[in-house]
Amino acid sequence: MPELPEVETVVRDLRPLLAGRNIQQVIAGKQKLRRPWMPAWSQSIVGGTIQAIRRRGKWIVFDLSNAFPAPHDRPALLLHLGMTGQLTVAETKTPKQDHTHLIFSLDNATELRFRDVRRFGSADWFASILALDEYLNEKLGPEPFLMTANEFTQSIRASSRNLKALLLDQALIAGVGNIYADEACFLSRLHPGRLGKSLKEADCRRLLEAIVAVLTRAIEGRGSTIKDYIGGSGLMGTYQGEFRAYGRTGEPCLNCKAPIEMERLAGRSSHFCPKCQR
DNA sequence: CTGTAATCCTGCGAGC
DNA sequence: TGCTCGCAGGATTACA
Repeated sequence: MPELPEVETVVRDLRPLLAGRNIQQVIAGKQKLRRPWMPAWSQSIVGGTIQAIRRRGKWIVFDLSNAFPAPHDRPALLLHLGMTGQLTVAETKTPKQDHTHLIFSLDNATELRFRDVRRFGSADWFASILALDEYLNEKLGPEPFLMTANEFTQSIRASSRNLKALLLDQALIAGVGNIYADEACFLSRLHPGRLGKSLKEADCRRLLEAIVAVLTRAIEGRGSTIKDYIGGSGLMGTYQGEFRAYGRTGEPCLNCKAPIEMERLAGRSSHFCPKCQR
């Protein structure tokens, strides 16, 4: 579900609600999230405070206060929303919805709830924020907004994989998922089946600009809600109303009226205009 | 290095 | 009405 714009929205929503809050209790449901997590770590964070909430790619990081004073390091929580994950803050008395698998009670009669119908999400504890950042940087490519055109061009042109696979590759560029990959290809008029190495330098530049433009607009719209996604304050996204390619199979291209086609690429349904995108 | 498929899950709509 | 099938914003692994 959540790609970069959705995760960014969740993080921005949660920040004012969670920053500085003290964690009083951690309650896990019986069902496990994707990554088996030992309630062992729950005791490590009880009594600590959430110092910062940030995003890296589609991952959410909570910087926690340090129970064992060490000037340069701190523990942290690493969360991923998978396909159907929702992170919201609710008053303790508000009834819990089904599929709520993790609850962090806070010091102001509210609690952070992790709900995830399909349980593809994960929650892991790291004793060291330095180790966590190293882990993420090893696993993920640059943030789209920070990536240089040269860096991007080099990665794309060095590969004989198709564009769809390249854009979905988190190690190449972090945060792009199925929706925004299709939208970026549409905007830059590049067919998602094109091989990376077949792109000209100008194509790559245009593609990166399209990625940044699409992600920026989607963040402004608080992300896209197809079905499950809600932000940290429970609001749905609005960007789904601006899709030009994703989910528009058979509908007229907004540029040329040709019907949008759908094809499976990199194992994911990919939507494109057969006339505009080459 | 590629691509493809299966895996982890639940729910929903399409089609019969 | 009820059933099966395929598909869904992701990530990882195995295998050809």
